[in-house]
Parts: sequence; C-alpha cells; structure tokens
Amino acid sequence: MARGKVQLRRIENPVHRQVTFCKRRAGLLKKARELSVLCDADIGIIVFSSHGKLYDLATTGTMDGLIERYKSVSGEGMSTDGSGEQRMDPKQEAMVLKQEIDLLQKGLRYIYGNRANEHMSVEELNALERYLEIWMFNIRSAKMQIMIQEIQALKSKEGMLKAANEILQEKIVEQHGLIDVGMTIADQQNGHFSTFPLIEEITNPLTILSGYSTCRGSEMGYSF
Amino acid sequence: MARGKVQLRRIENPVHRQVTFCKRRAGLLKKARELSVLCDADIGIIVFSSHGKLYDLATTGTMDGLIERYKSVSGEGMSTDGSGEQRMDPKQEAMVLKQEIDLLQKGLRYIYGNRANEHMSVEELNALERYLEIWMFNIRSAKMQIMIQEIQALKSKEGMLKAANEILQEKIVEQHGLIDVGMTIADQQNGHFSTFPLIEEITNPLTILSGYSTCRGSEMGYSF
DNA sequence: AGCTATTAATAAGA
DNA sequence: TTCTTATTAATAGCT
Repeated sequence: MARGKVQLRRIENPVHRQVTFCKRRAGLLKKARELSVLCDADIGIIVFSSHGKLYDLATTGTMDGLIERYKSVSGEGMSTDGSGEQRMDPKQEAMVLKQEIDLLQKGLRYIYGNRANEHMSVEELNALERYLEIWMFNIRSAKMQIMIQEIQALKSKEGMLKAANEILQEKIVEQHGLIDVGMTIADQQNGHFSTFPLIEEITNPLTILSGYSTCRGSEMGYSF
Repeated sequence: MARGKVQLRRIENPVHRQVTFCKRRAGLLKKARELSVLCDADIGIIVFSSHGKLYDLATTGTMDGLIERYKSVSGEGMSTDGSGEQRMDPKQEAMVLKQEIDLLQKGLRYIYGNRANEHMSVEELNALERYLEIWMFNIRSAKMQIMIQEIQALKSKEGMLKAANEILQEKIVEQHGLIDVGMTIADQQNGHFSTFPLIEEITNPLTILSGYSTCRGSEMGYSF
C-alpha cells in the first residue's frame, strides 16, 4: 500500500526486510488493538522475528492468561483423554517429529512463496493439497522404479548364478561325485523374502494411505 | 478507512459490531500472514470474540508450538535461571501430539468422507497439508527400509552364489580343465548398476524436497 | 526516523 | 451475507 505494489514473498534484501518488519509489525499490533477496542474482543499476538526475537501483545490481562484460556477452549473438543499414554519415549519421539516438521515447513514455505500469493480459497488449498500428494507420489514412483529395476537385475543375476551353479554341480557330479559348498543351505535360508508380491504391493498407489494406517496407525492406537 | 472516519471506541450497535469484527478479524489475520511471509517471522494470533468464540492463527506449525516457544523465550529473561533448556514435560508434549493426531483424523474424514459435515478452516487445512507430507515421508521411509533390506539380502545371496560358483569352478579346473558356462560374462554386463550409492541417496531424508524440485520443478515451470 | 505517492482496507450502502 | 464504492489508513520507496 504504497509507492509500488509488493509481492507476497520473502523480502530478500535484509535491510529492507528489517524495515518492513518494523513497520508492519507496528501496523499489525495497532490493528489488533483497534479490533479489540471496537469489537470488545480479547486478542493475543506473538511474533518471532526471523532472528528469534519475541514481540507480543495481549489486549486483555496477560499473555499467559490468554494462553490458558486458549488451551482450555481449544482442548475442549479433544478426545476422551486421561487413559492411554502411548508407548512412545516422549522426548526423543518429539524431537524427531519436530525436526521433521521443521524440514518440511521450510520446503513448503518455498513452494508457497512463489506460487500461492494473497487470497487462497479453501478450494484452492484443497487443489494444492491434492497436487502435493500427486507430486510426492510421482517422485516416489520414479525412485521406486529405479529400485525395482535394480531388484529385478539382481534377481536375474541370481537366476543366472544359480543356473551356472547347478551346471557346475552337475559337471562335478558327473566327473567326481557330490561336492557341497554350503550354498544350497544358505540359499534356502533366504528363501522367505518372497520378493515380488511385496514390491507389487509397494508400487500400488492405493497403498499409500492405507499403508500408513497399517504401518503406524495400529501401532499408535488410532483408528481411521 | 472508509466512508467516514471511525472513532476508536467500542461499537455499540451489535450488528454493526459483529460485521466489523468479521471484517477486521479477517484483515488482521491477512496482515499477519503477509508479515510472516514477507519478513520470515513466526506469528501466532489468538482472538476471543466478545462472546467467547475463539479464532486463531499460527503461521508456522501449530499454535501450541508457538506457545511453547513463547514460554521458553519469555521465561528466559525472568528469573536467574541459567540452568538452561527446560523443555515441555512429557505430558504436555503428548497433548500436543494428540492434537496433531486429532487434526489428521479430522482431515482424513474430510478427505474421504462427508466433506460437508466436517468444517475445516484454512489454517487447519494448511496444517493438515504439512502433516500429509510428513505422513507420506514416514510411509515412504518404512517401505524404503523393507526394500533396502531386501536388496541387501539379494546382494549377500549373490555374493554367496558367486563364491560357490568360484569354488566349483576351481574344483573343476583342478580336476578337469576350464568349463565356462557363460556366467561370468552375464555377470559383468550387469555390473554397472552401482547399487549402493543409489540407495543411500534415496534413503537420505534431505533429498525429499530437494529431490522434488529437481524432479518436477523445472518440468512444470516453477522455479524455486 | 520523517515524507508523500500509492495501494490496501474497510464503513456504508445495496 | 456478499458486492460495490467512496474514503480513510497503511506503507513502499526515498531522504
């Protein structure tokens, strides 16, 4: 709203970014105070600058009061809690989850910054969501294809080696009697991998989500 | 900012107040999102309407995450602390995780079933979108692990077969002279697969998103 | 930090 | 509620 329209994406120039941060932060807090007064609302705002500095505003009482109120209200609709704490080793599990979330969020912000400017309707978000799923599926498929090729190659290699092995054994038996190198036993021990059905299952698009609930859902006690 | 200056005091007309609340609340959240994107800030907003209804926004992760961060940072400067990072206790952590799961469940119902019944806000959809990615990542990792195990098994099998093959060859040479079954040639033809580096690359979490942009980004005309 | 030229938000009205 | 429009408010680019 000033000399030149602004693109909704991260401002690269650090000085410029800092100035804008100051100005707009002030504007945001002002708007919040106005809304609070005009409409008799209780508003809390927490702002972390990109360098981690905290700015906050609570139009009524303290931020902690608002947070408590927030937790009590937002937690109201939650599941009938109290009973089952899952088996997770909380600290580590949470750490890992947080790191994953951070990584993914960074990536998402890139995607968002360049594409989804300004007004995004729920429908647009939905479409984007599906798009992301398809996108990830495509990457996954591509990599899966490579791995499948590799497995097939290994399997045919194995077949050839086995055939060669048999021929050699026969030759030896023909000429000299039985020689057991221990290979047949080892081979049978590995026989339970049942490679092909597994891979076909993995490749099937429909197993993405159902696979999840199988893989993690039951483990964590959630039913979908 | 419109047909008539507005006085900075509570709007007495309830209808007028409600309309203004809607409009300005939307404006406030929009401003917050803009600030977040433009200046790379993490912002959380909590709004309680005069009748106690809650509206919130977290531009990064969940509100609970922001609250946690707020508590850790704002508490830092208070007491003669010094001891260090008192993170959330397990119970609180579990609460957060549960809320995340709730969101996912809600999202799943939204996607698969009665879309009309489940109301999901833009913010919730945003969060859900992020979680879907994490989700897919977890599935993918689990399945990848299975495939990697399988490949390793095949490779060791191959190794054993080769060893057996060699021993048999030696035995024959010892006894009778060279017998070539054609296996060595076939084996060498397949030698260019360079299995291990490939698999390690696929397994590395950091390649998810970068892999994405490499894989499709240029193809579809988006620049990251 | 201040100063405008512009854009963005929005109060009323429909 | 949602759309339109007349105005005010916010602020981007400069000093």
